[in-house]
Amino acid sequence: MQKTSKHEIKSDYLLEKGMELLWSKGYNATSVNDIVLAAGVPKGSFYFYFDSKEDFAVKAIDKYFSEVVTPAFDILDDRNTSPKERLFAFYEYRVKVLKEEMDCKMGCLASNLGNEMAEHSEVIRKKIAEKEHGVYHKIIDVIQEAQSAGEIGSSINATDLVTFMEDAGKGAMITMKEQNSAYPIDNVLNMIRKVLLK
Amino acid sequence: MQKTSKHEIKSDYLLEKGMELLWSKGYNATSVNDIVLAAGVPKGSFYFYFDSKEDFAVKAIDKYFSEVVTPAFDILDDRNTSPKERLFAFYEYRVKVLKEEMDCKMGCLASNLGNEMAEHSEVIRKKIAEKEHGVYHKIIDVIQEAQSAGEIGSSINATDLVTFMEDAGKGAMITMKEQNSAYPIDNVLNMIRKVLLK
DNA sequence: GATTACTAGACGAGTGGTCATATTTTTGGT
DNA sequence: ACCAAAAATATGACCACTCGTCTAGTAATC
Repeated sequence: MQKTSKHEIKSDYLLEKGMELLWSKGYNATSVNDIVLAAGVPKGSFYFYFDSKEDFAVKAIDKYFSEVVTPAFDILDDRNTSPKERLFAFYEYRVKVLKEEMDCKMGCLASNLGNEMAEHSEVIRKKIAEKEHGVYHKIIDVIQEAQSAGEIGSSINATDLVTFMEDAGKGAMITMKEQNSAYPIDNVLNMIRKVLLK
Repeated sequence: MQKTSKHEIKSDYLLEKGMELLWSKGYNATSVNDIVLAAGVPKGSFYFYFDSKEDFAVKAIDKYFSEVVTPAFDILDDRNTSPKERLFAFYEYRVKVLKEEMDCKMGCLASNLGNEMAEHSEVIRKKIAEKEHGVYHKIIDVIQEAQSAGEIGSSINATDLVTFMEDAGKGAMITMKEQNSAYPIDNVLNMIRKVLLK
């Protein structure tokens, strides 16, 4: 109804289409033209809705986390199952999603852009770091819960464990692209199950 | 003396300078102009020595592995120390090198380009996959040796173990960029020592 | 009629790549 | 030892194109 609403609907549509492009092609390989073309919006409009391409990317990252990543938090929050079971279900879900994305070729928008842009755009770097920080702590909490309950060993500090598992996941997504295979991510899931969370 | 030699010297110099740029800035953010400028060579010469920018990148990857990665193989080949000790020394060396590269911000050329280009250039993807395959097998051999000697557990298949460790390293390099911190790579080394290779 | 929402199209800079021409180096016949 | 023919290499202007951005204007709303 109000103009702001219409404004948000349109800018959100731009973000939706642009997010997919940034996700699969990366920042430099995605042009503003590609984005407006995909959204069927005149080129001139882009800078009415966004300050710059960089600004667009930051908002796309926000959208990515709130629509793709944080929904999986529900699994971690499910008080009906034990912490360890929640962790397993959480990682299984993420692997499933990952494998569904275009032949395992898209990976994670945040780690893709982080790898490509962290050095070149401080504002993008900070946004990713901030959002990831939230994800890490969400997982750390459940791990600590599982450790307190004696479900998994306490010899390894929960922070180190999460950092390591997330890093392995990020790396696996690169290897998946390089080798055109889903084996790396399955392997990571397997290792998390059999070696890390026990 | 022969023409080929002079030819190689100059193309090698181009590769040396260009490799640094590709390494730190990535493929799309590095222009042919940047490369010839860094090498102090006229633009036209670039296309005398290389077929295309893509061809240049493939050769830069070759150079990267032969000059940066494979030298570390000497550590794995050292028959004076036990396989397990060699593995530790190998990973410690790689972490040391990684931390020396420009404030932990450069990471690994191969995984950087792999992440950025695997989807867009089949020839680059294949070159990286091929070279990494060699690295993996070099490490796998030593792990199997250590397993046979009973130095590390045999419950995990050596291939899975190496893939997992390498993925964790790749991911740590992304996180290092994102968080501007060396903690992730130290953490990976620590995990390899305490959890994986034992 | 004034204010706001939106957009077409152009801008300058930069892209990967080409090419005609110029210079150097090598070659082989004398 | 010399020199001309030939092959290798050097050079930067130039091409067609794309980039992110912005201004000047139209369309919609109050």
